[in-house]
Amino acid sequence: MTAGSKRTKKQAILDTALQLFVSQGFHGTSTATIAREAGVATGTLFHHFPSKEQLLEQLFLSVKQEFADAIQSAVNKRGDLKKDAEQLWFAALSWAIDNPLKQAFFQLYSMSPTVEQSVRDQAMHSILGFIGALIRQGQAQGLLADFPQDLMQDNCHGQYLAATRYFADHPERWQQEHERSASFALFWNAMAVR
Amino acid sequence: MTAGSKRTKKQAILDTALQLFVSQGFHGTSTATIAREAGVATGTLFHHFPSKEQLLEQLFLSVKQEFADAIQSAVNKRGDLKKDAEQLWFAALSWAIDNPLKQAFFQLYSMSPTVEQSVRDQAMHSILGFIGALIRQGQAQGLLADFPQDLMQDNCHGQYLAATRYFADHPERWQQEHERSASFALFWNAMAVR
DNA sequence: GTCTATAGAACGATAGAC
DNA sequence: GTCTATCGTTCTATAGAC
Repeated sequence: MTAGSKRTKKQAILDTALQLFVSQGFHGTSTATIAREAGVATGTLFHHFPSKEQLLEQLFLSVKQEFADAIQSAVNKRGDLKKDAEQLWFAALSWAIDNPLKQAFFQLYSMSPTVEQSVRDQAMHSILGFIGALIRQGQAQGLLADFPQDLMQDNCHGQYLAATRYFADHPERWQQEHERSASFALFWNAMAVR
Repeated sequence: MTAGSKRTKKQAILDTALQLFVSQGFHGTSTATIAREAGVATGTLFHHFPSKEQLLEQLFLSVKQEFADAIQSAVNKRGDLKKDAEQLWFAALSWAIDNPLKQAFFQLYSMSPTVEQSVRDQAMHSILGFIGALIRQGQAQGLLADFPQDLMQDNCHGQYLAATRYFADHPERWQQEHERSASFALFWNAMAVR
């Protein structure tokens, strides 16, 4: 076993819960099933996670954090906003392509009342505050249209979810340069000044 | 009681199921609770719907059909594509504003595995075929960018979901002309030729 | 930390009276 | 069509041995 690849029982529970919550939904998945599929006893599951709700919560926050780390480390701001936006767009899309289960988890739980509003807000702000700053910068430079801040941010999120669903449904198209560049063009043109 | 306002028990079950499936999720809502809140017995629920799954299915298709009827009747194609798109955009947004519960239901179940893929496809094609035709028309006229058809369609859907979420979260902004026109500008500019 | 065994409640669906 | 009553199952969570 290589260094860092040790899968603890706790991690096995999180991995299995991710898969089952995506395919069957939260209430549609029993803790007994998660434990069985993960190869642990129900008592072990409740040793690591005090309740089923807290298992979902920890899973949600860890996946969001993983996403935020992945895209922020991929971008080195150099002043050219369009280039930065392009790097960010492709880093975010690449992460989604490489982590289809986690992307599906976002689609299902990012706006579901099953996850507490406060938990979703916490995850959103720690990630999208960073996006909001980029948009304000673009407006100050006269590159981006002067639309309401929140509307532009929500629109970014919506276009991202649509693009990831598109490339997840048609993986071969992700290999084509004109498909990738078209997805960025839709994203950028929506906000760019004419 | 005015004409047409007669709420049958079957309709009461559908209305209550819509509300509870949105607030608690499908598996998080028991048939016993739906029946109690609707003011009927559990036996009555299973008289009208052979199973809980089929209740969800009938609800899903009826809400989608209602949406399709609402936006198609609001648009009278006159050859000016941008005007047609604008009418369609605001008809779709208005419907979402006026039916927040049904809009939330879409957000949660339009891409959830809880609803059978075949049922979701059936709903999608009977509605979005119509949108696809409009996009092809715009490309033929040189008004819309020549990006892949499916990508543009998915992008439309994503921007629509983002906009409805935005105005649902901030209802007062829907009253402001500059907010409404900004939402359409983001939508149109994404696809328009430069 | 991990297991087995089980408590106690809630579940989907059915039967049969009216 | 609608009701009450209930069957057999499955659920989350805990207790206690190792």
